[in-house]
Amino acid sequence: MPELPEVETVRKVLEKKVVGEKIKEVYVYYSKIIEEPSVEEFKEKLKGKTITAMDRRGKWLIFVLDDTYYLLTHLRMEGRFFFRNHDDEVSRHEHVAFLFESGLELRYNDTRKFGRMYLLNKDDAFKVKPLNELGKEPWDKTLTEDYLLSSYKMRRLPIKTVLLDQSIITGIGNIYADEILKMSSLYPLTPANELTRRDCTNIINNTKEVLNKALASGGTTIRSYESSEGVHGRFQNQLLVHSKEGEDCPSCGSKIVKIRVGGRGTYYCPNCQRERAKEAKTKKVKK
DNA sequence: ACGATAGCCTGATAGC
DNA sequence: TGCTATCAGGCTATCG
Repeated sequence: MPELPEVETVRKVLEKKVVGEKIKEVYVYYSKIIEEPSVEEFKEKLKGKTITAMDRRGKWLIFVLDDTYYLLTHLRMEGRFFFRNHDDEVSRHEHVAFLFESGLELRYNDTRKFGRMYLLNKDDAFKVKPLNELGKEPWDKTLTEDYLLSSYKMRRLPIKTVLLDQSIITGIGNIYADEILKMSSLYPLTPANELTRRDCTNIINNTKEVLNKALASGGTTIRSYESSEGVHGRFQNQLLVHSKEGEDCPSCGSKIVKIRVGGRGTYYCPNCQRERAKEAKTKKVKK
């Protein structure tokens, strides 16, 4: 369920409900979710801590605990948070539960068990993985054409694949990458190092535009009715190409095509997003 | 460093 | 209906 707009929507819901809550007990039913530290340490360190803020970095949710720890959670493909009563039966897809002093219980639900959590000391949370490996937030003022051009310079991979690289721009996933490429009139297989400055301007502007619009709609919900407690995204109604195979392109009416790029389903309009003619291989002598 | 591929998991759906 | 193959909003490990 999560790209940046969905994670941010979850963050807002959690912020309303858990800030100020003190952790009484932590339950871990599937230990691989806890990446660091050990499950025992994870439970012990969290006990008695109060959540003082909910932050986000890229697709990572950050529970700020007093002045001591950051609890990082990544929803990966299908991670979701729900509130339950402590007495409610634990479903086979609930892997971690946080019981608060108030009696409220927050449960981490993840069908495919791909999600991960880290509990890190607050002071070095941003200096170590995973947060130190993240690129720029889409609205970062230093996300510029020069930055993208230099990031793409050595990359011959398709731009679709490189948009998903979280160490360049963080927060873009498979849905919004397709939308950004459509808005930027870019053929998904175009090698990243062939993009022009103008293309980079378009990517920067369209990334912010589509993410802002998705955010305003509470994100995109496909395949699941509720992506997390109280989260019902509506942006799926405004998608231009993603998951629209065989439908008409809203710009030109051509049939939208689905291909596979870097193993990911990729949708585009063959008319609006043309493959570029190969540039003549003559080296420019000018310097 | 880059790029390709497999792997992690489970469930829904398409196609025979 | 029932089986099998494929696909799914993400990322990491491994190998060349």
